[in-house]
Amino acid sequence: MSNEKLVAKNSKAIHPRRVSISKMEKSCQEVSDLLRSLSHPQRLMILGYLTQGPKSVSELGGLCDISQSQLSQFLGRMKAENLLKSERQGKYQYYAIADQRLIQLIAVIQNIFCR
Amino acid sequence: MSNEKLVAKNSKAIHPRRVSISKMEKSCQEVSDLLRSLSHPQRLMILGYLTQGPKSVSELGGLCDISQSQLSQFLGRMKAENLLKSERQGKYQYYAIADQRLIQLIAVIQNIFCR
DNA sequence: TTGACATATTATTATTTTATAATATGATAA
DNA sequence: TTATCATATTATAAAATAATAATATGTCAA
Repeated sequence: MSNEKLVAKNSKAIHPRRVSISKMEKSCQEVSDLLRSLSHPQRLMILGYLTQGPKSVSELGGLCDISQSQLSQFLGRMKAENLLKSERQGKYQYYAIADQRLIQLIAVIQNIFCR
Repeated sequence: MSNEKLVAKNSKAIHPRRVSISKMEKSCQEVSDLLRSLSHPQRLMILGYLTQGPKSVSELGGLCDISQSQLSQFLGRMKAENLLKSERQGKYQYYAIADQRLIQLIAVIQNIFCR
């Protein structure tokens, strides 16, 4: 059960050091809330698309197989959770990832699980 | 907040290498299921503790503030999802992380979000 | 064996999430 | 202005999850 091999094998860029459990205890509620936002296949895809840059709701609608209503609800929810920010430009509402850490996290998830 | 500003701010800052969206489309259900298991503060903590090595149910019970029943249910659930494996030793049932990728992921989460 | 401890299971209720439909608002172009 | 497109909101029903209590099972030591 040692993870030395893992640490050696995976770039230090990805996980430079180990964090104490007490730090985790303090933030586990916040972190688990964030992870819950990623725990739906379409929301995960939306965030994946948004790591490539801001997109309007209709662009996202073209990319994701999801109803207009649910897409808007998901975007609104993730904005309320401060994962996303949005800006209207004319008819279109552009959404973008608001928290850089989320971009990091999604990139790591892709690298670990989407091979 | 203009579109261009968002783009400049978000893209290509961090990620070491990028995975194609089509890979993500294929695995998003599996990945989001996994992330759902991490989307509860006590389950996240349980996994955090288990990254440090196998632990018996009662050891985990001493570490987490959670009822016996719920702890057992959470462990059973994560075992059914193949995140955990278990082995009985006498009176004690030892649980351990079954998927090395999960250890990686939790380490990354700690490094990004538990500072 | 019995009793005590460790863990699992079942049942149940409350809460949250998901999905869908219907309707509303806001912007633009004709 | 009105029609149309883009997006948001509301309502609601179904499904999943969380939390708790009660009970069952399995192991060991006396």
